[in-house]
Amino acid sequence: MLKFLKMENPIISSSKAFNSSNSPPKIPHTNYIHSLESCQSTREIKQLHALTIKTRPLQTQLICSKILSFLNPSSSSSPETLNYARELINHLDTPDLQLQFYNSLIQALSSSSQVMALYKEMVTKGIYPDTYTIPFVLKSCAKFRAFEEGRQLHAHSVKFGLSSNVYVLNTLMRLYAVCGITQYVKELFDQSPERDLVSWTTLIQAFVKMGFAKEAIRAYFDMCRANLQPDKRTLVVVLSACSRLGDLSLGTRIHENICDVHDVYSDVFVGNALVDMYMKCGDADSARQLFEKMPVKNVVSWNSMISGLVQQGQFKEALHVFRDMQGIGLRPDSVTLVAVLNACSNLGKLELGKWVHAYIDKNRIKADGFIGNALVDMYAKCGSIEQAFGVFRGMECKDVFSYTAMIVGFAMNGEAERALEIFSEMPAAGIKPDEVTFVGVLSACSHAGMVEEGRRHFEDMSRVYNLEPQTEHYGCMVDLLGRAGLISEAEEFITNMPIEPDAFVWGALLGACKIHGKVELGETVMKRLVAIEPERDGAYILMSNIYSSANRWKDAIKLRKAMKERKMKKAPGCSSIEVNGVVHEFRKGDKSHPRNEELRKLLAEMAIHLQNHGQLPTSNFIT
DNA sequence: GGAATCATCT
Repeated sequence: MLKFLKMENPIISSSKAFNSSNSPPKIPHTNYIHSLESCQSTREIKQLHALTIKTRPLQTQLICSKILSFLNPSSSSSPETLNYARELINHLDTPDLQLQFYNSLIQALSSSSQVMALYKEMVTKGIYPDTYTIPFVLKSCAKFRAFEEGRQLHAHSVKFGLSSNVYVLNTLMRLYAVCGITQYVKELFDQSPERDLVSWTTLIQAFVKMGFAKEAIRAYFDMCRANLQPDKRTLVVVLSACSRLGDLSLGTRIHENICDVHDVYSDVFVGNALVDMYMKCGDADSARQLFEKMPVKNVVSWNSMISGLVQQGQFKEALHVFRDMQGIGLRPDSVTLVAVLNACSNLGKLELGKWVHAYIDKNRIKADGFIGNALVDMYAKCGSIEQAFGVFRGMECKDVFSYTAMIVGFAMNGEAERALEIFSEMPAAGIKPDEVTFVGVLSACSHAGMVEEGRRHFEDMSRVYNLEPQTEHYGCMVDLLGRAGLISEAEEFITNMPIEPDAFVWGALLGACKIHGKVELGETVMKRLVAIEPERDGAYILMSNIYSSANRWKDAIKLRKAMKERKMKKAPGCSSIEVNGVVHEFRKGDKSHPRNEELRKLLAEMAIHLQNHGQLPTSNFIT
């Protein structure tokens, strides 16, 4: 109070005089306005309000607009301010004014969770929503995915005759879109008496979100046919549909359309969506050209480049872009770091991975799902399985990705028992395994020769977890049986498959033929494989190895010749290894590396070791 | 009232 009295405020200064004399002060209107404007807090407004309440007719409307400036939607406003605002409503003269103030309050708080309570209070008082109220409240429902409350608002909008308003419809569509109920979005859209660009964009976005990229594209062209010009936001969602489809010609076509619209082209959102589209459609060069020409770039632009390159398998290039990003002093965010960790996993760059880990700790970046899981994966793939396990154990919130990364990590590092132990912890943690988890579990069993255990888990997939085994899982089972020497059982297994066996399944059987020297069966399987994947060399190589193992050199040579005639080249075996923080990458036949011979020996030893543990095929290593 | 980037796989 004392602090407050020190402030220069004409009315409050005069209040001293008022307190000491018997006559109320006369306050000119301009002074009043000035005083109100200079109020810095709810408390000051309340005092001003108290002082003026007896001397002037209520200035509630003015006070109302002032109090709104203290309601900050981004931070939670003080309960004092909000409660005062709610009290003020009772002093407003007409229901119309009351509704207006409720609308302003709701709009100011639209990103907080208090909105629904305010709305209910308003309706309870007999003040009914209009075409502004419903969209504001719905926006808050969408933010909190409050489906049930959204349904109630939907019902209210019908009850109060607001449901044909395009704003109301669009925000309703948006609510159902974020809740993932595309059916409702579509129904609302179809029933709309009026549709604008936002309606179309919301519909397209809903399709994209639920993975119906083709429907999204169809809707986009329908929109164009309805003579509506897309704007930035529409283009961004349409481009993301192209990304999902991986359809380069479609994406390019839409890009060409954008070129017609000038101001859209320089938009950073559109630019980022284009970079992402070219990357996901496999055209890294166009993505890079676009990226370099972008007049404005933000962290998302860089992330799109880096993670795009990672998805393309261009890990080194991804790390170069990351270095450039650091060069211009742009701070990486968690998306950047996930992509960088992913590149580290694939290149075996343990040192950089550790650096990222330290960076995360130092900058107190929340080790949320993505980051934690990427760290587990990075350590596991770089062979630091105990570090991976440490991160995993330290994670507060583990999801199915965390468990799967750890299971696959243990399996890869030859620790089948520990992989299965982690798997057995999942039910207690309330995490349901998914299809990929079972790939990890089955491959752990396969590499450890745990036939019965593997069989049991395979059966549990559908029996306990209601997951339909896919070709990957059949492939794992064939691998499991084949490695254990149960070749005819593996064959029978394939015969009884309810789905069409693919290259992985046949490949697993061919691998078993190699281990157990089954030449004739190998020949049959190879034909199957070649029929499925004529352009791939894997089957030929495996088969020629089978011939060589059986000392049938002539056949082996014949096969290699056939490969040459078909202009097939053996994909160069590529491997990388980190020694003293330096990553050495090798290709078969590469003599350029100064320390090649030394490392070649090391790799050969590793290859033998890993092969003995059944973990890696020879073709991954230089022999 | 509507927009972009990130994770587990034989």
